[in-house]
Amino acid sequence: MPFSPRMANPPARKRPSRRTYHHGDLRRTLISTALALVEEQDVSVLTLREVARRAGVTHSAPYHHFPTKDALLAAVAEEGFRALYTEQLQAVAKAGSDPVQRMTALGIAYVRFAASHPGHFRVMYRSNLGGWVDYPEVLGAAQLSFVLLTSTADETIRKGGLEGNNLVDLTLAAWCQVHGLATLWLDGPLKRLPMLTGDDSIEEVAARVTAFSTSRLRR
Amino acid sequence: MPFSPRMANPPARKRPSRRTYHHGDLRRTLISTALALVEEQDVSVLTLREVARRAGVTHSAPYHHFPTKDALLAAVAEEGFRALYTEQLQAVAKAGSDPVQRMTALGIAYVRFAASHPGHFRVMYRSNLGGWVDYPEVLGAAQLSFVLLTSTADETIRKGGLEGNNLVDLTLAAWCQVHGLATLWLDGPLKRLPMLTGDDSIEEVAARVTAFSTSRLRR
DNA sequence: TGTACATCAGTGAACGCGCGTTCACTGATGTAC
DNA sequence: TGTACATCAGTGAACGCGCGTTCACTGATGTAC
Repeated sequence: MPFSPRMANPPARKRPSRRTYHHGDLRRTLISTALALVEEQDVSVLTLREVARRAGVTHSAPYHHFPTKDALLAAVAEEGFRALYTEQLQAVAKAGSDPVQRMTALGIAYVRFAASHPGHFRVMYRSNLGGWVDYPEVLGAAQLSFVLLTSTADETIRKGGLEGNNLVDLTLAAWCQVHGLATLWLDGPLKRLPMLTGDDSIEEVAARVTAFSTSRLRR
Repeated sequence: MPFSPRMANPPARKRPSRRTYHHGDLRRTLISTALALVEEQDVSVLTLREVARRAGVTHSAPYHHFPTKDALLAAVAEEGFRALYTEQLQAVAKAGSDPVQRMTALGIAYVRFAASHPGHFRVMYRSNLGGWVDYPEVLGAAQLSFVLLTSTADETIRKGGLEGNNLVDLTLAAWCQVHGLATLWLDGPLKRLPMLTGDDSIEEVAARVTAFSTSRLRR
């Protein structure tokens, strides 16, 4: 059996797209498999060969879809940043008119994303020396959420009669808070901290922790 | 020249200790070299062989001081956690009687540590699947700072007449805030964020960001 | 509708590389008498 | 103080391994006529 592509269950389509020649959609499968790997372990242990192995193809097959291993990771990161925006933050930003409430909700949604997409989150923020400078599409996707956060913070200050507060400071304070929580929760010592065992869902914790930052603004 | 240990400048001592047989203090050198490597790049690119190379010894020499690569990293982490406590947090905790001020100062000191010991910080909090469970001495060192933070938070609540506030929430909120700032600053997108270019030192940023959390408590 | 051809997306062998770790060794150092 | 011996802390060769990437190849798929 020198050649055995996975055509046992070809996807049902009316007009086959360019991507479905043999495997069905190997590009998609590679991204999903990489995500699964990163969720289990960590970005540092991800290898292209293991991804290919789990996807059921030869280790050279991925090179027909991604020029390098880094390109695959960049695709994961871009998908993550887009999901953060479209699945979580965008909906929050449109709900309700109170900007302070929206700031809190944005923070909680950020943590919710990290908890529900640990693989994406790890890849998005893995410390890879130069950030994603070589992948403008990743930077663009990340920008979406950042712009939304900044504009909500701006609205919070203006509509809340809080002109004395610095926009950068509020933006940073909010981001740092929830990013720290997500980081400590996903990969840090918070997982096995006795005081958080069991009962508390990460979302409840996020709500209470976020309250400390925004309660001042609420007056 | 089949054998050339680094005895050109043997350390000046009256009673040579056990560590100074050949190299002088290879154990210490290995830790420092590992730190330098991690500061330059990232934990994921650190290799024992490169550490040995830079330390000027064969790649098998480290095994006389650390049983595995992980043991070296654990030594770095333990040193880091001890430094965080003894060099930064301990002094802050003893200065001044106002617990709210001390909470803020603890946060700033945490960020200052991260900025001045980026290598230590990265190793301490690298996401290594199981934390430092296999290295109780690391956990013990980390505990020092955590206990200090918790007790300061407790004092803040009691002396500040803030009995309505949850101790866990305040502790977490403070930690998440500064940890997020440190993380985003060291390895994240904050480094090249336009709004933070140049003027702001990380310590000033930390002071302003921390203010958002504690200002409520100050009344 | 059938056929010839081009292109796509796989295969599998091979490349060079650097890693962590082990091992027998030996010169340097410390110690007992 | 000198000497014999034990131990320490290096060396350098070797182990097996898995990695990212390349390459010539070929079967599967799409398309022009």
